[in-house]
Amino acid sequence: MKDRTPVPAPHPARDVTEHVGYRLKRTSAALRNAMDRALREHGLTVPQYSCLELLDERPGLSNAGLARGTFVTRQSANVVLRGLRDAGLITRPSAAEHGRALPVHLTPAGRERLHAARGAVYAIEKRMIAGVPAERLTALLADLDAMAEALDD
Amino acid sequence: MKDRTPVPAPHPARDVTEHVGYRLKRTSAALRNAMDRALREHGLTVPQYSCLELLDERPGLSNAGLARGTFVTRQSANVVLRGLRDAGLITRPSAAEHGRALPVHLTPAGRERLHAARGAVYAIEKRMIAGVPAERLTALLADLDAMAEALDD
DNA sequence: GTCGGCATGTCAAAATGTTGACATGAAGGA
DNA sequence: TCCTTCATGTCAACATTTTGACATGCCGAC
Repeated sequence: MKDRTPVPAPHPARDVTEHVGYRLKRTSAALRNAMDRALREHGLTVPQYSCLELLDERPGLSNAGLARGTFVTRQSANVVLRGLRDAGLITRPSAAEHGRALPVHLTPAGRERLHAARGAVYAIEKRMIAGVPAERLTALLADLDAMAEALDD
Repeated sequence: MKDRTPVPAPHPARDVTEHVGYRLKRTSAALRNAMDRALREHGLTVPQYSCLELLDERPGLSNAGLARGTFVTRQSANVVLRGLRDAGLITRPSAAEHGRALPVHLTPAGRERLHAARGAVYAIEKRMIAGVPAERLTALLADLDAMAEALDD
């Protein structure tokens, strides 16, 4: 006969909206949406902005490294990079010096664009965390990290 | 002359990986990935599972309602529903009784499949929150909610 | 040295998602 | 009553992303 034992919930919840996964998705979607709207005025998409930000911090990063840093596939990152190159915001050598990795660098225009867009994005992030008590912010960051850590291995 | 005032960060951070947006993205990606792998064994995608879960809780929900509940467009939800209907997991009348909304319902097979998949998903969520102290879980949920609330209006 | 493992870049195809547009039905006000 | 407004379902076009595959170049074990 069929097992009718109810599946134990991961934690007490009255409905799906109280599950961690749901909240995570909801918050991510809201952030993504807000960033999309804000970045459109700067002629950037969210993945493009992410790439620029990452490149500003780690110049010379490869396409594969960029992909890992923005949590997409190498192929997706490649498309993003092509867009950025066509817009003159990054440079990428056509041949590698040493290995196969092609180091990507921001152009002055890229840095310019990033700095302009950064203000809008930071404003959103600030608005987002305005509602969480300051003393809980550190814990929140740590918990998000712990959850991600627990999943990918 | 150009404004060289550095953009104030939303909160003290040494690099991008300490920004809330980055952590949110990282955790979401990890969860999405884990769910993808687990649900594949049950012949479901993440959006499909989300729909089933939502329908189990609110039977008779419309396509548009489903779209709102899973944070995608009506068009995307429609594609998901077609897949679920072709798999015999849901029913949807071809004509509306009253308005234009077509109420969607789980079939017995759909309920069956959902219950089977739910175990795998709950296990993932449990593993995910294992690393966060129990007394912080409530606060975490509240903070995620507050952040989403602060963004979409 | 050579071989196998591994990471990288890239191509092609498919799945997934969005934007834009339009028709239909309900509800409410002039 | 008629008309505006709004939500819904759906079509088409497009953009984005992933999956799968393959060639190329390092690197360490043997």
